[in-house]
Amino acid sequence: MLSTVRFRPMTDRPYHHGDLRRVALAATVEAIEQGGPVALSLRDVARRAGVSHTAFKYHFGAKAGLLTALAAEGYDLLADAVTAEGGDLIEAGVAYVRFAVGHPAHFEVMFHPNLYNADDPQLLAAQERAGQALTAALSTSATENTELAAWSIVHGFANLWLSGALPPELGDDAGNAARPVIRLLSFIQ
Amino acid sequence: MLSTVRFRPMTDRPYHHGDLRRVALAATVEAIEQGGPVALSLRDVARRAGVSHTAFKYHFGAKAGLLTALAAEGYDLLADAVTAEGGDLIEAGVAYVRFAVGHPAHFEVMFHPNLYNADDPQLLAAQERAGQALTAALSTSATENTELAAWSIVHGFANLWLSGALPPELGDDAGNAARPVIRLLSFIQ
DNA sequence: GGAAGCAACTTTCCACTGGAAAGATATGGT
DNA sequence: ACCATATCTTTCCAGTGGAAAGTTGCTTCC
Repeated sequence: MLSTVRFRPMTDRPYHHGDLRRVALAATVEAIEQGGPVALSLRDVARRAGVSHTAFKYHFGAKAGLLTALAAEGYDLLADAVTAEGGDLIEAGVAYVRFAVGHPAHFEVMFHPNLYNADDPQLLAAQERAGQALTAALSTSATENTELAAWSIVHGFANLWLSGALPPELGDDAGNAARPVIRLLSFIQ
Repeated sequence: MLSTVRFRPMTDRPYHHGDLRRVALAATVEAIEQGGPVALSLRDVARRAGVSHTAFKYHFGAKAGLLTALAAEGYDLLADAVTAEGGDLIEAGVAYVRFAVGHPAHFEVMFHPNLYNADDPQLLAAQERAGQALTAALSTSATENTELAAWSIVHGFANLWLSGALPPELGDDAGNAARPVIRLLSFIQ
């Protein structure tokens, strides 16, 4: 009967999205890359994903839950990126910078813990993994201060690059621009 | 006549606040220190300052204008802090870290240009001043890469400290914790 | 010294936001 | 067949930033 035709308000996608969690994270990344976390709107993300703005509640809880998942994903990606460079301190540092510049939304959220639920178990596990990857790359360091210097230098370079504070003469490849700077670490004793 | 008694809706302050610009900036700093720029609400700032939420329009334009003024103030404060250390590279670096940790709201806003009007003349002037102060402190550096390393290390340490990523064993004085790390710069050639 | 004009605020309105609550729909196990 | 649960939507509400118009008080000029 014709009366069995139902009203599909927003789209012709089936009622159950099926992959909302991943799509939501990707849409969030897109939104943050355009306007930063301050301009991030759940309703905007929902429109990008083609669902209602309350659809995320089931998967992530509130907005902070969405960003918690994003941060956790970021720490996992960072751990992978750093680990992939073996034990080479310099290239691990370059990888750190490349990760930050290649995933600015993740990076931005990761280091602003007041945006997410810092005690989430999944997140803590990912942080632990990233921490161990970094520690492994730093295994040749003599003192804790040299470790701090190494972390500070790559983290600072990445942040300055992302904020647009560095001179344009450095080109558009952050990793290559960072390498000679990071290499100075080898002089430190 | 009694009929001359007027209605004073929000407070018994005179109609003209008289010092709203400064009070607004201070209230904004307070609000950002509590919740970060994401949670910043003009209406909250207005309540803290005891005015209506549209009172800032005259002084700052929109929300971005308020943050533009805050960023400009920040660059001025940073220039002062760095200049005060004379030509000492190490202590200038410590001053950079102390500024960031002592004025987290300013620092946070300053390096997120999408929060404010980056082409504002007042802001550009303050940025210029800060840039020259930093360049002066770095005057003894041999190459551009060592300058980048120095800036990255203090900027990175400050950001990591503010995000709570550094181990608590470093104590609660960021400047003193940073000094030995910054001092490693003297080994760089 | 009084009126004109400008500076500094308030009120009101509107479209948008995040979240709570309740309802709708699909899916898989029994 | 049917129920339990997972996944989504609708509806509602208080809070938000900004536009527009109105109010108040200061200052300057004749």
